[in-house]
Amino acid sequence: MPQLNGGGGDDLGANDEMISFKDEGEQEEKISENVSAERDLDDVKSSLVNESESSSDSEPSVSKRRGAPEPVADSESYDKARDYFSEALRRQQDGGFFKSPHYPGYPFLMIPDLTNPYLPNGSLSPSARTYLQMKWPLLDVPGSAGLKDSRTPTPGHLSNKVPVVQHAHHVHPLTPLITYSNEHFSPGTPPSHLSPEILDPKTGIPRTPHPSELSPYYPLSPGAVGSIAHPLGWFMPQQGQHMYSIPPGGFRHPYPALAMNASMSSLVSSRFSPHMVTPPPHSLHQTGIPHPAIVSPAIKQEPSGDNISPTMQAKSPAPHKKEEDKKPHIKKPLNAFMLYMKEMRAKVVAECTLKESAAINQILGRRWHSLSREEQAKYYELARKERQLHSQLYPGWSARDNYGKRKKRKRENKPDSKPEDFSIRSKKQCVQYLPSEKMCDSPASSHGSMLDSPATPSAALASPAAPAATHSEQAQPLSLTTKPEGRVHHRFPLPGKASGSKPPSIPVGTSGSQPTTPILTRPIPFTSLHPSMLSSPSPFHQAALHTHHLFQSQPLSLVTKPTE
DNA sequence: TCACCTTTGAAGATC
DNA sequence: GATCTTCAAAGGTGA
Repeated sequence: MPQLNGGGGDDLGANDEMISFKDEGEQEEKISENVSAERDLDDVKSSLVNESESSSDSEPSVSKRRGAPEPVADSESYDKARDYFSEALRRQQDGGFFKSPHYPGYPFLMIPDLTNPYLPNGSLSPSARTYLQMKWPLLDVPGSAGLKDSRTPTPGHLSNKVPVVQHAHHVHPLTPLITYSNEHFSPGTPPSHLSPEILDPKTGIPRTPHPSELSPYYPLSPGAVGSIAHPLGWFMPQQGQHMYSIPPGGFRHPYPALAMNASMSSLVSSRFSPHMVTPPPHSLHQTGIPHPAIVSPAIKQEPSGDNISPTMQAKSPAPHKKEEDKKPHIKKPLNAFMLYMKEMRAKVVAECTLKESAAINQILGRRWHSLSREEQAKYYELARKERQLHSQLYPGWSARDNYGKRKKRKRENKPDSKPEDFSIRSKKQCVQYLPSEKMCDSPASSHGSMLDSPATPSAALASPAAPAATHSEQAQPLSLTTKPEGRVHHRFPLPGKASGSKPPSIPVGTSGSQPTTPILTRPIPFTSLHPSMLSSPSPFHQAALHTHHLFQSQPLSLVTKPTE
């Protein structure tokens, strides 16, 4: 069982070149030998700081990078790093099974099979195992001592060396800053064994009848072939040397995996608030390297093509306020649900005919609740690491900094609005997502993802042994309701909230906390209910329903919009 | 063009 | 301390 609790795995970068997070003492003990990592971090930071300071002009920095023969910047690194880690963790927790998309030349992120250290060609991939062990102790990579292949160096030997595959067509120096978008993972030509013939006409995402076997993490855009970043890749020094050597038994073609992104190291220097410096063009970091968490609104609107040169940007006289608006801001780290959404969105989109994010999000919200505690725990853990990384990268950052980054919503008069006051919302009326959701009912259900089978967090989290909500629980109401007024948060007290400000390192069972007053009071006609919702609830669920007085009176609220 | 929608969670703000 | 507010992603929609 992976270590998900007790701060395990907080030392994401426990090795010579990586950074060790200082908190979470338990894990810290495990890697106490990596104290040097922190020193390295300081060195890296200071060097990066110097680099940043010395290159107030972004242009030289970019030029420097251009000329550098070493791994170049990868604007997608942050996403990939996170996704890689997420997937690795997920796979590990799923039992280590991993269908490696062994497909020569196919731009897939290769995550080593944690239970099978052998590559498809029969050779061991020690670096993969060691890498995972070293980088993510919490992964609890099995059998470290029992490596089948003597070639496999011990972690101490292998240390932190991770193969790097650099691709010529990496990232254009002017690649605009990306966000956490998954778009960068649009697959190219999916391998046949992973992708059936069905491709989403728009996104190209393979529509597989077994989505659970095809993680949205894997596909990479052709431009990102093999450029998988280490989760802490941005901590890596970028001093002209390869971050990681390629061990003899390491990844090799066609395993482009784990390309370490040296460029991300420069992101360390983005700890300096972008407000303190004039953002380089395209939201590139001072070092010229973009960070997904730093977003320039202007760039976001012009994500491609017409890249503005620094000079052009300098020439463009914009009002001071506008300039400030265009200043990139450091985005909030994604929470567990957001991470889940990012992972599952493509899957849901592929399964369904839905494209509207609002509907997708509703489905995802239901799925989220249907996840077992363990499954959710993975995302909570990831989110926690996200926050850790974020705090490491941007020590001075505060969520407050982003207040007002979004345009003011129209709910400013909310204080006067009552829960039943729907008038302040809703441009659209009575948007019914249920019919659409029906379309994706089968596929997901078929692979056991309990699609459309909501369960309250309390149910899902109450007991670790409690299985994920099943279809028998689908009548369980969710918070997918018409939010009558503003945001009714934390209807189901979650560990995070229950424990105050402390983030839920792991979701704690909320067996004692029952959902509060149902939000949705307007029943949905049975005809509009999802068929699965009409199924008899399990005894457990019935009890829950009874307890909450929700049955029928509060169905899923995929009818989201109140009619006025 | 851009806010809105929709979800959950985190965190800051407010009372 | 409890509650409220904002933002994070995403992409269609409508003003």
